[in-house]
Parts: sequence; structure tokens; C-alpha cells
Amino acid sequence: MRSNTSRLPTNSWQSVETEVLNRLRSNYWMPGDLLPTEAELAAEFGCARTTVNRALQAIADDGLLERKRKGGTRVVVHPTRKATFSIPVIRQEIESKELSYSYRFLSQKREHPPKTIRALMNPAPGVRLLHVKALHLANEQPYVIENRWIDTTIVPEAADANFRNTSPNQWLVENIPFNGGDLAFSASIASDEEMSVLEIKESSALFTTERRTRDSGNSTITVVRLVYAPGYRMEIGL
Amino acid sequence: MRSNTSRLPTNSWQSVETEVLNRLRSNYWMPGDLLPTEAELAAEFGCARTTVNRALQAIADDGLLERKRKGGTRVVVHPTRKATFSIPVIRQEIESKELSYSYRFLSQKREHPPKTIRALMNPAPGVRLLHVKALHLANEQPYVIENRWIDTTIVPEAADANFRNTSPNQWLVENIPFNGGDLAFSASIASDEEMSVLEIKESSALFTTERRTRDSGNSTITVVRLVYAPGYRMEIGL
DNA sequence: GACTTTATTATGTGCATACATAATGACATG
DNA sequence: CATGTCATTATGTATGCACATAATAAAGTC
Repeated sequence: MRSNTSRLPTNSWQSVETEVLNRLRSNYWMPGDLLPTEAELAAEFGCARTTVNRALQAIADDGLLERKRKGGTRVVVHPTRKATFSIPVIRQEIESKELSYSYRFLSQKREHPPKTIRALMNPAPGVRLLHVKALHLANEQPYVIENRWIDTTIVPEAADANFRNTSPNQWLVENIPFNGGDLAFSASIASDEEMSVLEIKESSALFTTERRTRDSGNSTITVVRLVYAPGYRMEIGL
Repeated sequence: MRSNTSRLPTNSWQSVETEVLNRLRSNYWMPGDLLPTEAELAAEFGCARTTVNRALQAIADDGLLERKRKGGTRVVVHPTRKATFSIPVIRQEIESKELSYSYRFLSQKREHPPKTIRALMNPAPGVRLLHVKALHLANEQPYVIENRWIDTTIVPEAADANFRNTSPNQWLVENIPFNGGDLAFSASIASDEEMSVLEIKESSALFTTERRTRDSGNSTITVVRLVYAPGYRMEIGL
């Protein structure tokens, strides 16, 4: 054990980072302000400029600081509020709420995709795609409908997969590496089929997400539409 | 002009980063694989270990690599799909779609908040909050209803603000520094009032977001419910 | 065999130094 | 006056070195 040598010993550039973050939160430096140079901060904290540099870069990476080669480092005026949320596997999402998960297979066909799906996926002309419908349940209550199209020319393994016991959602996550895509949220009125599957009697507003997933060659692997039971809320911390 | 000296001269640790990212994308290293030690990579790239370290840290920060003190660096198996989207100011959101923005003030009152709002905001007991309703339009068409509660004990300046010409959304972003909060998406059936304000005739499913914003002391500044016109989609790239 | 100690290994961090690069202003020149 | 040159400044990056730390393997002890 060394005696406390006044400096910040156990620490790291992360100490500097959190200290600077504290000053930002407490408005010690106001939005738009120019803050001291790395050298000055290094002197104040009693560390090398490299260390301060590392810390400030990390903060700038998060969008709270703006740095320019000569004009120094300044506090970003309106830090674009960024929400970053993770797209969970449905089973994990349900189980993380401490509900019991169950799964009901609905249908699986090879079909010529309708225009809307073709526009989203851009499959080779004339091919049939794998079309799977399934229901995920939480505590035996319908939770979300999974309505999925898979391009088996891109993912031939999927043609042999059995989705009666494993959801396409889970199967894909576990078997297919993917690299990008996009995501959309919307609200829609329940169709007759959706009302029946979700076991609801009155017409309701349903929260809906559509997701498209691509492989490393930028070919669309799959498109899925998730239609949640009434009352669903997607919550995100900032 | 120097002749090309074979090494990567203009570069940086970012070169290493992109190279490693390329290898990950091309599955040169498979998910779960252990990749060479920093020292080995440094040798291969002809740079110092520090440089490789910086690069790998950056990638690990993005969740694609997992590093442990002795066991080395390995490719994360199921990189949690993270979508990160920025919460735009409504005006900017509309104008970024190349639509003309306009604003219609609806009402502004000091009211005792209902239970639901009190639960969200936790204001001092018995105080009145500022309750503002407004409509944002795109190309003269109703786009979204802003229904907002502001705690004027936390933000006294808001009591004197005039929301007839400036939306609370814009005013707050420009005037109040904030530090955190949360966000929820859902779908709801249009109420009579919403149908009237949004100028829709039939009952529709409306995409709805609720946002809570806190200051640096973790007090809730404002809660807002945004109800979008039918057909709205929130799109996010990955 | 169960446990503790010790060595080894790969990453984590700090530092001093050197040089690169972008942005800015001062100055000079046509 | 417009333009080009140059010095200055603050950040960006690379490197070699030292040491800290976590995790594992190997060796030793009861």
C-alpha cells in the first residue's frame, strides 16, 4: 500500500473524463464555451496531455464536445439528443420483464411476394420467398405477431429450417450473421386476422415495427413486420 | 510529394480500425473467434502496440469486440443490434423532409395536473403546472399535436414565455439545458379532440410518443405527449 | 485431492517526445 | 485590394517504455 500521494493514482484518463463530464453537467462550462487547452487541463489535473486528449476525444465522440484543430474544444450548444436502444430478441424482451415466454407457430409457405415486399427486399425476379407467420406470447397472452419474409436465395439454410418450435426471429439471430438494415415504427388499425390472432374483440390501435436486415453484401436477407398487442409501449432511456 | 513508401503513412489508428472492421465484416474472423494479440497485430500492420490498442478499444466500444485482460480479444457472437437515433426538433424534422413548416397555437393554461401527469413528473404538492397545447403542420397539413406540461417551479422562465408564435418544443430546446429523461412509443386510438385538431374524419390509429426531460438535479422539467397524424412512420437506419 | 502460492500472459493505462495537420492571423507582395 | 506566404496555435497521432491489473496456468503445500 502506498500512502496517498495527493495525485489521482488508481485512475486513468477516465477520471479526467468523468471530471469533465461533471463540470459539463454542472454548467461549470456553459454551452458554447471554449474550454482550456489540453495542456492547461493537463497542468490542472497533474497529468500528461495525452491523457487529457484521450478523455476529451471520448467525450467528443459522445457528441458533447466539439473540437477543432486550432480553435480548441468547445461545449456543444444543443447536444443532439441521441437515444440509443438495443433491438432485443423477442424471447429475451419478454423474459426480461419476468413473464413466461411461449411461442405459437402459425404458417410457413413459399410464396411469390406482393409488390410491397418486393419493393423492400429487391429479390431476384420471379423467385418465391419463404413467408412465415408466428405468434409470441407472454404469460400465455398474445404479445406480438411476427410476419416475416426470408429470401432463401440469400439464406439457403432457412429453407430447411423448422419454425414450428423455433421462431424465425430466434433462428435468424442464432444462425445468420447480418450487417445492417433499417427500422420503422408506426401505428395501425388491427386487421381482422390480427384481431383474431391477438384475441381482441374491438378494433384497436396496434404498435407496429418493420425491420429490414441485410448481409455483408448489402443483399436483403429478411423483412419482418411485428404487430404488438394493444397497450404495448416501447420504452427507452436516454 | 513522397514516393509511396509501402507503409501506411498518412494514417492513424483509424486505419487499423477500418481494416479490422473490414475483416470482421468479411468474416475473416468469425463470431466467437479469438483474434491475434495486440503485439502480433502491431507486427503485422507495422505499427506500435499502442496504436492497435487504440483501434481495438474503439471497436470494442461499439460492441463488436470483447476484450479481457488475459484471454485476449474475441469477436462478439451476437452483437446486440443497437439503433441510435437522434430526437429532432419538430421544425427541423419537418423541414428536413423538404416540407414547409407552420405552427398553430392551441391553448396555454396553468392547471393542477391530473394523476397520470403527477406520477410522471413528481411536482411539489398542490402546485399548478403550465399546460400547453399546440399543433405543428407540414405543408399546411396537421402533422403532430404537442401536448405539454412544464413545471414552472423548476423552469420559472417558462411562466413568462409566449408560446403563441414559438412552440414550447423549440423554446425549451433553445433556452433550457437538460440532462436526461426517457422516451416511450405507443399506438393509440384518436380521441374526439385529436380527430378534430388533426382534421381526420374516421377513427384512426395514431403513433404517439411520450417524453420526459430532466435537468441536472434530476428534477423533471417537462413531460410531452406527441400525437402524430395518421400514416406517420418513424424511420431509423442501423 | 483441495487448497494456496506463484508465474505467465494479454490487455489497460500513463508519460515524454516528436511530428503531422488544420485553422487563424499577420505580414508582404503583385 | 486581393492574394499569397508564413508563423502560430491547439488538436491529432505514433512510438517506446514502464508499470498496473485481471485472468489463467503451473507449481507447491497441507
